[in-house]
Amino acid sequence: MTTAYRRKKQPELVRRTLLDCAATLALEQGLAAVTVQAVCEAAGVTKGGLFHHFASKQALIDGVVADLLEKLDADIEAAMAKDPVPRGRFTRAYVTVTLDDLMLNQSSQWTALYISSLTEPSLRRVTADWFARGLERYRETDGDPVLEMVRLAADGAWLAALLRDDGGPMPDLPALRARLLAMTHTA
Amino acid sequence: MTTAYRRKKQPELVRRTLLDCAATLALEQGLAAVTVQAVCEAAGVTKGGLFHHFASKQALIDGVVADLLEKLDADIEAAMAKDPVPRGRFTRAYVTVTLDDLMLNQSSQWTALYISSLTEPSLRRVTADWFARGLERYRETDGDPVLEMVRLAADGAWLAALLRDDGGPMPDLPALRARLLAMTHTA
DNA sequence: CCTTAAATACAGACTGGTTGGTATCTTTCA
DNA sequence: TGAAAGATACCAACCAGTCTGTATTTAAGG
Repeated sequence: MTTAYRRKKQPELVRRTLLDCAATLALEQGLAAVTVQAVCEAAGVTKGGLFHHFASKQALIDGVVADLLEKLDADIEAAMAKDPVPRGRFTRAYVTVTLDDLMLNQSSQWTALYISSLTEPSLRRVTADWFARGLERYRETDGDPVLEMVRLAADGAWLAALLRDDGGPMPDLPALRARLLAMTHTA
Repeated sequence: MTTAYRRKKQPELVRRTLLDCAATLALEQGLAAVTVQAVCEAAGVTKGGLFHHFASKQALIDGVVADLLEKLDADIEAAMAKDPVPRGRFTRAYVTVTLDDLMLNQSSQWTALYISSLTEPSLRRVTADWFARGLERYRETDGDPVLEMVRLAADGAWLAALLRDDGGPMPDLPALRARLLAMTHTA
C-alpha cells in the first residue's frame, strides 16, 4: 500500500474505486464482509486514505447507495425518452432497465447491494423514498393496478436473480420481459 | 440475568425465545444488530446460556432461517390441501400465504429476516435450495410462465412490504391478491 | 417415598482478535 | 510554499467464543 505515493494522484478515481470495491465486497461476500480494512485492501489504499475521502464508514455506504439510485434514475429516464407512448411509459422503462441488467451480467452489479441496503433500516428509508418519488411522479400515466403488478413482477425477477448463482431457479428472462411489456399496452 | 435460576427451567422455550429475539432484532434494527450479546439480553439469558443451546452464532442464525422455511412449507401445504384444482395449486397457495401474511401483520414476521438471509451467501444457498425444491416438485402443475410471473409478483409485493414502514408505497393488497389468483385460473 | 448422584441448564467473568476511528507524519502537486 | 492525498501507528470498544462454577432436573437405589 506504499504504492500510492508513487502513482499519479487521481483522487476522483480513488474515490470511485473505493465505492466500487465496497459494492463488490457486499455483492460477493455479503454485507458483513464490508469492513473498512477490507475495502481499503481491495482498493489498494490504507485506512488513512479512505477516511480522507469519507468521513465515516456510514458515509461510504451511503455514497454507494446514492450512486446506485442515481445511476438507476438516469437509466430509467434514458429509457423513457425513447418511448413515445405516455401510458405505462415509466413501467416499461422500469421493466426494461431491470431485466436488461439481469440479462447482461450474470451477477448484477446492483442487485445484491440493493438488497443489502434493505436490511439496514437507515438505508431502507432512502430506498423507500426513491420508490415513493418515482411512483408519485408518474402516477397519472402508471398508476393502473395492472402496471403496478408488472413492476412488482420485475422486482420479483430481481430477487430471483440474487439466488441464481446459488442454484436457485431462474425464469426465462427474455420471455418474461416480452410478456410484461405486452401487459403494459393492453392495460 | 440471575433470574433464570429461580424460574422453572423450560429449555425448549428458552431456545424458542432466542430464535424469536434474533429474528426480531434483525427485523427492527438490521442484521448487523444481531450480536450474541444483544440476543442474550433480549431473551433474558446470558451468553453461557445461549451457547448451551447453539454451538455458534451461525448455528443460531441457521436455526432461525430453518424455522422460517419450515413454517412456510407447512403453511403452503395447508393452503394446497384446501384447493381442489391441480393446475396452479402451488402458485395459488404461494400467493395466498405470502399476501395474507402481509395483510395481517403490518410488519411481517418473516419478510425482513428472509431478506436479511439473502445478504449472507451461506444462507442464500439454503433459500435457493428451498425455491428450487418447490419449483421442481410442482413443475407439472405450476410450470406455466404465467404462473411463474404471478409468483414473481407476489415476491415483489413481499419486497414492497419491507419498505412500507419506512414510507414506501404500498399496493392495494386485497385487489392484487384477487388479480393474481384470477390469473392462475385463466392461464 | 426419600435420598443421592449424574446430567442438564444456565451464570458470569475472561480472552484473543477485529472493528471503526484518530493523530501524526510523509509525499506529491499546483 | 502550502494545501491536498495518502501512509503509518495507535486506540478504545466490541465481537464471538471459552472456561469454570452453580443451580435445577432427572433418575436410580434403597
